[in-house]
Parts: sequence; structure tokens; C-alpha cells
Amino acid sequence: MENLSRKPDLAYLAELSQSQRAIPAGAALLPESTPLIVRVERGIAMRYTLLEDGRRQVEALVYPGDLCGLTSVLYGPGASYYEALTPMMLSSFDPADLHQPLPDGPDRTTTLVWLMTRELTRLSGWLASVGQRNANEGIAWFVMHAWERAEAVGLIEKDSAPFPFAQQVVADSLGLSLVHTNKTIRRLRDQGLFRIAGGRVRISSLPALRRAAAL
Amino acid sequence: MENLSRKPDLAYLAELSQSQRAIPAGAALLPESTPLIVRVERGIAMRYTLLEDGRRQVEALVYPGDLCGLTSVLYGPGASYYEALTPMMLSSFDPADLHQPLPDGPDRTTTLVWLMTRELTRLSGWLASVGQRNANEGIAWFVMHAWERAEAVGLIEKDSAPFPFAQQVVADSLGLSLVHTNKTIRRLRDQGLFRIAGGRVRISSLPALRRAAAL
DNA sequence: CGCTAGATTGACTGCGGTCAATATGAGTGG
DNA sequence: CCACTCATATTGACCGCAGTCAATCTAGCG
Repeated sequence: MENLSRKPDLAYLAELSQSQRAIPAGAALLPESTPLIVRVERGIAMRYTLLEDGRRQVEALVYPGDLCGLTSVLYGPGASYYEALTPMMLSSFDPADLHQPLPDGPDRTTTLVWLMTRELTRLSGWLASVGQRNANEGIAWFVMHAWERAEAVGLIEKDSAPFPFAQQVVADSLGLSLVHTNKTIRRLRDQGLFRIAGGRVRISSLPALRRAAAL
Repeated sequence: MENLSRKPDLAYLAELSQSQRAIPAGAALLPESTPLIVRVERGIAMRYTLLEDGRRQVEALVYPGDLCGLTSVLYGPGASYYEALTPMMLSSFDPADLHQPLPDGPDRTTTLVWLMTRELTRLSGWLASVGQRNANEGIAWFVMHAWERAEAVGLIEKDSAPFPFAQQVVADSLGLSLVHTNKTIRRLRDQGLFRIAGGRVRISSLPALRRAAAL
């Protein structure tokens, strides 16, 4: 494992692409019980877990370039589910193909390790938000996070980012009730921090939002 | 990457052991800014993150056999910190040694991927607890979790498990206040679910506790 | 032009936070 | 062995953020 402090080149994954398929908003990214790894080409999704009694905790937003299904393949299914929040385009891989080293360049497993480390870091930050931030800070953080994820994959257009997240999704991301989430979003909007409309969010002032998120 | 649904053999890591060192309770496992990977041989620790304003979120309990520092090495420092909760014995590794494949058997990187997957799964469950469970369920879950972690590494003795967790640690694990954590623990104890004393916990009825945790 | 999912609001409740003492207990020096 | 100290555990009083219940509103859609 060489120094991975910088993002490794993921382009080679393209060679592995086995099949492309489109799915509509609301669909599951991974068919039940099929060990399959998928890369997002277009669209946005969420990853979530369920408590036995049905409570839902959203644990990650999924943007183009993200790999889905690693945990299921390596650790057995049942842990997390994926749901598309917009129409999506996916590439599927055979899990067996992912571990062969490449003759030249970093081997695939090394790349996977790097991706998983990033995922661990994100999850760690998400947990800190849910556990430590109050409703105002949490909502502000969520909007910031969505903005930064979109920015990282070039989805900002005319200073607005995609925001296909229903208030129930935001609520389940932060462990808040739907009603309180609604009122909090309203309050922050009235403060002029951001404006959500038509599935996109426009941020007035990044620094102000960052401050509101206690970041 | 072969089928890793079953736990891979980690014994070979022993060959890598570079140095052993003991640290007291309260010490940091990883010296600041030193890229170093460490395996726990004895003792219990916690991993946590800090918000800029000092709020602390505990995100994992660290038991013998756990590897610490992967995220820092691969992703740069600053994300998570480790603190010993008991006196500990650690083995240190040179990160550079961890990626060389072994001639016979699973290569080390594959093992790392498996370990990280397990960590992701744990973190995912932790997040669901913090986000979705109320104080009663959360405390019950925490005790259950500590019990199961201890059980997995053979630390149960005379039907009690180590419990070196100050109430402030439990509070920061679940995103609750210290006072409310105290009162909730008291309530559950009075219900006869468990009993904490002398750094250990004794569980009356696993099924009852599981029920209380909404698990 | 109903239908339906998501967004809003208002009224009320209560879980969990905050503040402020007090208690307990292990460790230390005299 | 006792006084002292610091950390942790415990309690009580009070408050407010967030949850619950229940309507109503809005917009996309067949």
C-alpha cells in the first residue's frame, strides 16, 4: 500500500464496466440478495439502514463515482440499502473482477481500500453531526454536505446544487422528526441562508452557512 | 478478492509486529501526527471525533485485535482520536509493511479490506443507534454492544463483561447529556436490566436487554 | 379536475438539556 | 490511618428543543 494521501486514479475502473442500466427515482440500486457491485454514473441516491421496527437512518448520500454494494459483498447482505432519489445510470461489476492487480499502476484492491477509508471518514463526520449538532446546525450541515458533494463532481450550475432530498429524507438523515425538520428548514430559509426549490438548492453565503453548521 | 463472508485469518499479522509498548489509561493510542498503525493486544479504548467547538462524539469502542490508525495513514490525520480507557498493550506496525502480499494465503490488503468493511458495518449500526433510538434504547444498546464486543474476544468472566466507560463516555457515544445519561442508566438498573460496578457490567437477561434496545 | 405525495402550520406534550448541589471513592501526602 | 483532592456519580428543580397529533395547502399527474 503506497502513500494514498492523494486520491488515486479511478479511471481504470472503466475497463471493468460490465453492463450499464438505468433505474428510475425510488428504485433500489442493488437487487435484493444479489452480490453485485455497482458504480454510479449519473444521478443521486441515498444509503440507509433500518431498525427492526422500521425506523430509518439515512447514512450517506450517493453521488456519481461512488461504489455501492461493497459491504454487502464482503460482509453479507442486510446491513444497508440504497434508494435512487433521481433517475440514475449505473455500471455493474462482477465482484470477482475487482481484486486482480493491474500490471502497471496501483492495484484495484488498493483503490478499494482508499475508497473505503474515505467512506469511513464521511460516516464518521455524519455520526458527529447526528450526535452532536442540534436541529439548526444539523440542517445547515446537511445542506453544506450536499453542496460539497455536488461540487466535487461538478454538479454545481448557476450557483445552485441538486437537492433531490425530500424533507423526510433530511429528517431521517439527522434523526429529527419530519415536522421539526420542516420548521427548521423554514427558519433557516427565512434567515436567508439558503433556498430550496425545484429539486435544487441555492446558497446565499457559504461562510454564513458554515457558521450556522458549527463547522 | 476472494469470498470474505467468513472472517479471514489474522494470525499472520503477528509476524509483522514491530514493537510492543504499554500505555496507561487516559493516554492517546496514536502519537499526534505520526503515521503509525497499531494493533491492540490488551485493554480497551475508544475512538472519537471532535467538533470545532469541542463537542465530542465517540464513534467506536476498541477491543483487543482491533487495528487503529488506518484512516489517519490513508487519509491524513485529524479525523479521529483514540484514548485508552484501561491500561493497554499495543503492537506497532510500519504502515509500509502492510501492503505486501503473502506468498501463500490471502494478501494483507485483502485482510485490511475485510477489517474496514467490518468497521463500516459497525459504524453504520452506531449511527442508527444515535439517530433513531431514544435514551432508554440507546443505553440498552450501548451495554449490549459492549457485552458482545467483549464476548467476541473472550473477555466475559463469571457472567460479567469489562465496562471501563465513564458515564460521560456513554453520553458522548449516544449524543446525550451526562445528567440524562446518569438518570437513564439508573432507571434501567432499577428495572433490573443490568448492573454496573467496579468497571464491569453484569447483565440479568440478554433477551430482556435486547428488547429494551429495540434490537 | 379529483388524486396523492410532499410541504406547511398550529396546538400541545414530554423527553432530554441545563444549572446547581451533594455524594462517593480512589489515590496522595502527612 | 486520616485529611485532602480530584474525578465521577447522583439528585432535584426548572426549562426549552424537538416530538406528536391533526389539519390544511400545494403541486405534479392521470
